Formats: sequence, C-alpha cells, structure tokens
Amino acid sequence: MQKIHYDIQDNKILYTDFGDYHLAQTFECGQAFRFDRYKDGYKGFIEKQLCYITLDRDADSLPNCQKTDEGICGKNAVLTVELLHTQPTDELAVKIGQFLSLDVDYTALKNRFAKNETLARAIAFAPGIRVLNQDFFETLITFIISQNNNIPRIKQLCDRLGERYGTKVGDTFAFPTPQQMADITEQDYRDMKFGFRAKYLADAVAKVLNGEIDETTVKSLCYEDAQKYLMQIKGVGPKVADCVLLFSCRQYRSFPKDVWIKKAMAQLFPAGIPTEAEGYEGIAQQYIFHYARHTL
DNA sequence: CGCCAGGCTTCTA
DNA sequence: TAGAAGCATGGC
Repeated sequence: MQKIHYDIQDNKILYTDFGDYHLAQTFECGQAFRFDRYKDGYKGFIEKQLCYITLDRDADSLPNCQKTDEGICGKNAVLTVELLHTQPTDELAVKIGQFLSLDVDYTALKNRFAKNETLARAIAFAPGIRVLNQDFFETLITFIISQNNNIPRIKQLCDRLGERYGTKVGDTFAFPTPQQMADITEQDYRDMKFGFRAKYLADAVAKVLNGEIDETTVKSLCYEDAQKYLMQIKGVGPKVADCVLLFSCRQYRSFPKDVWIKKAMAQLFPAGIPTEAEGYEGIAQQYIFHYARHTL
C-alpha cells in the first residue's frame, strides 16, 4: 500500500505520483463494463458519482516523464477525475483513488513480476493496466451476466439494466442498487433477453437483499471461504466468484480461469503460475489475459 | 447453417 | 467424481 497523492481544484481531483497508468488498457481489458470513452478519457460512475477521467497528455513535457502513449506516465503525470454533478471532498478523493488502485504500488509489484521472463513480456505488452476496485454488487451482477457471453453484449445488457432501473444523472444512468432491482422478476429478465441467466440474477438480488450474501462478510473472509460463500448464489461458480473477489474485494490472489487464461497458461506457463506472482496472482493474471487475447 | 462468447447446472457412467 | 450435454442470445 502507498499513500494517495491528490489535490482538489474546483470540481476536479488531481492525482499524482502513482506510477504507470493507461486508461484504455485499464478500462477496456474486460474487468469493467460500465465505462465509456468520452472526449479525451472515460466516463462512468465511481462511488455513485458520475466521473470524467483523463490522464494528462502533456505529461511528457514535464521533467522526469516518459513519452506518453495515451497516458503511460512517469513521475509528474496527472490523472484527473472531474466530478460532473457533485463537489469533491477529501473522503471522496480517497475512495476514488482506491477505486483507481492508486494506493497499490504497481512499480514495485511489476518489478517483482518482471523477474520472470515470460511475465515481463506480458507486462511490456500493456504496462498501464491496473486492477480496479469496483462496487461489490455491480461487479457481482455484471459478472453473472458475463458467463458464456461476449464483451459487447455484456456491456449492452448491463446498460439495459441501468436504463430501466438505475438513477439518471445528467444524461447517464447509474447501475441500479439492490433495492432498485428488488422487484425485477425472472420473467422480466427473460423479456430483457438475459436468457438462462434470468434465474441467476433473481437469486443474486434476493440473497443480497435478505442478507444471505453480505458485502462486509465477504470482505472479512479469507480467499477460499469467500469463494465458497459467493458460490451459494445460483449461477455463481468458481470463475464468477474469482472475478468478484479480484475486481471488487481486493483479493489479489484470486485468479479467474477462463478459456483464454487456460490457453495462455498451457502455452506460456506450463509449470504453473510463477512464484514471482505469489500473493498477487490475480494482478499478474490481468497482464497475461490481455497479452493472450491480443497475441495468441 | 454451425460455432463461439471472461460458465454454470444437471445428467450420466 | 470426471466428462459431456443443455442452456438463451446474437454476431460472424
């Protein structure tokens, strides 16, 4: 963990001193489905607030900065989060920084990973990836939708839920809360073309609402117990549980195994996950996943 | 038409 | 208890 450095100016939070970061690599690597390209960056909800996120493209004109390719930055780069409908507070600045994973020392982490030659290659392919720390409920629902599905359609179905049940902020819909999804029936999901996932979604929402699945409890459990706990939900197996734990619960040893990772592991790491990734297998997984999808 | 998409449940031997 | 079939939908 490292300190989050930020400065608040009007409705913007300016983050500095966080190591490499690349917005497209981070927001389009398949971990988040609710962020869209907007102007020079990305727009989406963080901590229920509509945010416009940009990386300073002039960073390379500052001292001690590398050339930027859409925002792989050196020391003096600035990551700006503009709050489009609220005013920033210190509390929000810290929470948004945590969402963006600015409190994780990626420089140190990648240096450790890169001692493994193959892992170094995967990192070099997309060095600006970060594992975000997303909303628990939203991650649970979106990854139930993700099963046996493709990314454009996952996005489309998630957006459909927002448009029908979420709160409209400006011209954008937030992802619905459990309460906002309380009255959706299995038939409603089928009518919205969720297919066989309909009963899984109904079960997940019901279990969150009645407390059988409790966010605080999940986050207090060790990885193995947390995975079992989440798998009480119909339609949540090891892969979806691992995604929820990695992308919303900071269980960085959680290693979601999908078709791409299985292919990549067989080819790149026949002996298994390298020891250099120990404790942070899930973060290493993101570099491997991205590398595999684009090169294998 | 068949195959596949960041899988899971259920059936079968 | 491993392995295969079935599941909804849409893009190619």
